[in-house]
Amino acid sequence: MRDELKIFKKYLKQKGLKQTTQREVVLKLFLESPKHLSVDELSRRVRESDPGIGHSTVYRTLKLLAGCGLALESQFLYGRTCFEPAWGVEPHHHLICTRCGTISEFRDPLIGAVRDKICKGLDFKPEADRMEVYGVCSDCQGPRELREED
Amino acid sequence: MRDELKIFKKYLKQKGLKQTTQREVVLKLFLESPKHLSVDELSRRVRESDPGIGHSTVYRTLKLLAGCGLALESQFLYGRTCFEPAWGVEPHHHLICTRCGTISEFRDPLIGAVRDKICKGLDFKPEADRMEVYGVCSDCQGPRELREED
DNA sequence: CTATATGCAAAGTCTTTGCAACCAA
DNA sequence: TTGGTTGCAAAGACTTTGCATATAG
Repeated sequence: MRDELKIFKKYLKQKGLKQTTQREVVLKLFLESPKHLSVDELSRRVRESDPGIGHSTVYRTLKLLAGCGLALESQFLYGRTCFEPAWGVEPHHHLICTRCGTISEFRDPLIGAVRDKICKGLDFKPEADRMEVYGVCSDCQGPRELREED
Repeated sequence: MRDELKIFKKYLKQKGLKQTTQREVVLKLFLESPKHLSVDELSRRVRESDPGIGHSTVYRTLKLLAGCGLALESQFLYGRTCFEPAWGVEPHHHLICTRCGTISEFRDPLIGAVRDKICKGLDFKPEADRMEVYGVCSDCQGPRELREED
């Protein structure tokens, strides 16, 4: 059994909640799907796999997954909200292409270092952070040779 | 006349749009209000100043202000969206207290440096970025002497 | 005059909630 | 049994849009 399923089951038991088929299906699809799916897109996939599962169950299950650290909610600009797997995933940040919508990731230890320095200086206790860069990805910029420099 | 009003008027003329009392009122209140106000809060203030101005006019005007660079839209986690003045304001990032909701700002040149380095490496053309740190502000942590260390 | 702007209400989004039926434990 | 769960539909919160009227240029 996957670690994530174990964690989820343990979390449910610990909270006195019940383990249901729907919850397992949502977790499975969540883990199998590409990252950065919108709730709607995930919900559509869940329905394809098991047409009986309602929209609200997907939402409710995602909240539970976020509650036990298996999912992380991201709200990007331009109205997109998505949940992404968070277990065993190192902290990272996002690059969002404003042309094609592709979301990619990057990591850099300096970001965390700056955050800690700032927080220390301002006596702010950090719990979470996010950084996003919006712009045009390599593909959408077209072939390098044809680009106008700006 | 404030620079912002000049810029706005110039923008409107250039786009073939009209200069109206409502637009001026919204701009004025937007500039006079504390930063990081939600659209609803701003709309309420606009109504107080001029009860006839509709909600949609506020929304439409804010979009215009964002279009000419006078306002910047920020969507924070936990459902808060706000516009903040952007003209003559240096790029900065936000600290959001998850207890009291206070939003403060910080600046650090390293953030931009990391962004540029990452983007260069990935051939991504950056247009905008944001960084937010969520946590507990100094006030909400209580008196320093009484805090449990963790 | 004429094209844009306005206010209202209605319609969209996206997400949450109330509820009767259901089902793990 | 019994208390959490589900799907549905309805309700919410927030934002945009359609339209008849008003108005800047």
